[in-house]
Amino acid sequence: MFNMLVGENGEQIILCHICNDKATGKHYGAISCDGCKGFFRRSVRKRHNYVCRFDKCCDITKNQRNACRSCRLQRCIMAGMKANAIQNERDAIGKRKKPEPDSNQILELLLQSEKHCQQLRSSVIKRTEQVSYDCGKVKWKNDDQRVATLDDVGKSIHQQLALMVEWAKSLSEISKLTVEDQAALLKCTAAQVIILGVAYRSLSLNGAICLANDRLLPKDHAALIGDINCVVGRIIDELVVPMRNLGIDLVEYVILKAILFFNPVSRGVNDHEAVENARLLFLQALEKRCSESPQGCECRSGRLLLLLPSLQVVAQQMVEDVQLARLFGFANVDSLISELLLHDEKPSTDPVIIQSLASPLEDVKQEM
Amino acid sequence: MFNMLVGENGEQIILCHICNDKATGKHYGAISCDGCKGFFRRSVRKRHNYVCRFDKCCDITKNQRNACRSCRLQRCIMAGMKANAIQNERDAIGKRKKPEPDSNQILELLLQSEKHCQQLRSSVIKRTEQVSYDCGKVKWKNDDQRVATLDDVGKSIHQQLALMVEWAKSLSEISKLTVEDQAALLKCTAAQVIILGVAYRSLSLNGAICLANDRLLPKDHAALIGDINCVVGRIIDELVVPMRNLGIDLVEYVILKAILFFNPVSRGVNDHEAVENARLLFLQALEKRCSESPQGCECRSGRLLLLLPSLQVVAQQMVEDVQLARLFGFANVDSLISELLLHDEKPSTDPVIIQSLASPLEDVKQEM
DNA sequence: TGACAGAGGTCAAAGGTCAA
DNA sequence: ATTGACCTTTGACCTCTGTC
Repeated sequence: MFNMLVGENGEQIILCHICNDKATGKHYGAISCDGCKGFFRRSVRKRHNYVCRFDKCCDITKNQRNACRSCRLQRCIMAGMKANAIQNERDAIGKRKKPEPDSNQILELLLQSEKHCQQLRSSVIKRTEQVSYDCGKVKWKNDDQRVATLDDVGKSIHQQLALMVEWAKSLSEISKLTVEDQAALLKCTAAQVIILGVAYRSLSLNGAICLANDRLLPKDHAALIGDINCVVGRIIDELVVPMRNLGIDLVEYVILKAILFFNPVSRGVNDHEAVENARLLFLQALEKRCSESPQGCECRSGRLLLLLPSLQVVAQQMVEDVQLARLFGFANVDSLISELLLHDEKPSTDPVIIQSLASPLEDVKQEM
Repeated sequence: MFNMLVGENGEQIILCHICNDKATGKHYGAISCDGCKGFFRRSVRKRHNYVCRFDKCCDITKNQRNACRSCRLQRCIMAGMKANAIQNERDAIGKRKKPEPDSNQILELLLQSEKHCQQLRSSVIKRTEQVSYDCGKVKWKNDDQRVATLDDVGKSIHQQLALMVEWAKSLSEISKLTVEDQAALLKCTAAQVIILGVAYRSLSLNGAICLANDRLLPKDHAALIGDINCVVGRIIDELVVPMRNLGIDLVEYVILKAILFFNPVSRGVNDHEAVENARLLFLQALEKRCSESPQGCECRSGRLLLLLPSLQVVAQQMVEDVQLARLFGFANVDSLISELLLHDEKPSTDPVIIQSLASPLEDVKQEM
């Protein structure tokens, strides 16, 4: 019998008593390899009745063992395997390690989505810039053309919401969700997505934020146009400054946006698990990237994630600002803002969100 | 009950209360076999949360006990096994493995602070209730004396605020801050600290939260006592359930609490950097612990941190609830609540917070 | 001080997973 | 659908620790 070999480094290699492959221990009563072990278990469990097509004396070697199941099973029994060593089926084990969904590809797709929306934004700004509107609500002392009016704010929010829907539609992970869940995510995270975008755009500014249409809104002018909750100040103090200190980059920004978007506890979401899985995907990508980053100051991913609590509260405050603005008639709140940002229910009409989720890009461009 | 058999030689054989296999003694509070003993220990240690794939009533016998881990664990608990009988991991027996890095002093101190406050809480409950409770267990009916009244809610908030100040005072990292910054942190994070504590206390409850005085507040009773913002429901849906799914443990809870407390962008904080440094210390501890925890829990630290955005918003909503309750005169809002939670400025009197930060423990006990 | 009960740990041999 | 390399869980058996 040749049930033992000497390996390259002088170690002993035990061979499978059934097929002479390298054995991995004793299984069901016989020294055997993982292949024969699995084969025997499956055969017994499924009560297979194999019939040899030849003479019941097939060679069972590593390379030929799959040629005749009947003879292989016969040899398993001959080698001492016992069917009663097979136990009942057990509970499912925790899902095995993911096949590494290649976080680089995930990032690539996220960046594409981002660039797609950036281009869309640029084209819209160019188109609307030619029209000069002076709705005359508030005039700034420093009549810089780029300082935002209340109307700019409203327009900017509208644009960003429309862009956000486009962005969300372009995420491959979203296709696994029902349209209702997609809408729920959009509604629950719209304000945050907008604010995060504003903060990121404003990284190089000092004491002001940059709206979607590139108008600037200084901290101390915000109160004049209805920012009762000091949202602008809080964006700067609690988001822009920490982000700048961290030196957040575009990739980190888009991952963070995706993570906050796929919030499994968003109201109205039914399939929490699917959302959680998507979030986890991005979380893994974030942690991987941060651990590989050269400027990987310690706990980078954690510090980035810790931007989100502030973001969520500031977003909430912005929603309040908008609600108050509408209440007092300061601002024109359209149906997109009303539905996505303020969560107004309009059972009478076809919801704008569902519509937007289904409509092609060109329609959206017109809308903006 | 068939918990005993007579063996071949006339000796009595004790049976496992979980699966009826031969028992090897009492383990973690229940007569059980070695299999169930090991299963329970592993399940608790690894913070597994199993889901029954059938109807939560699987047979647990010697031959079938491995078919459903959810039901097996359920039976372990039913048979009287207690998770708190599971001790910390010890040094490996013999000389097998485990380098066992130096036990983290930061975590030790945090745990001490927590236990200190737990004891304080217990003593206050005992003093004020003179009834001993078995908090957080399965028993619980609608007409239970333990259902909270509006008064209980107010008392509970007050107690928790007082306890929080004690907790904060006991953190060694806080001594590096000025009293003003300490007060600012307390004010900005009080609501969150309270909510996180409530959520953690309520992990084993279903559809209800457990107040600081061990009164229970069911989700559907909350609206009746002024919970306009559905805070209780949101605590359960957005915090308790995710925390339970994660299998958060005490150490993770206390670190998370410390991280949220040392929020460098809290309004009124002057020395942002000192707060940031403290936060980073705990963030490092969290990431270290999560990375060392048994394999399979990917991105654990990130997932824990992602509880915080929900926490911050829910906390905000609770503050609103309290504000409204005061506005409509539903509830008696004392100066501690008013100053710490609602951020009322009272320039005329000596602020309660500064006072509490400076006063010894005995005074505080009287206060509660 | 020694027997015991109930904590802890070990590791062979069961189980399951999932790309190929 | 089956295979098999690779990973997880189980439980019989053993050590350690505190108590009486």
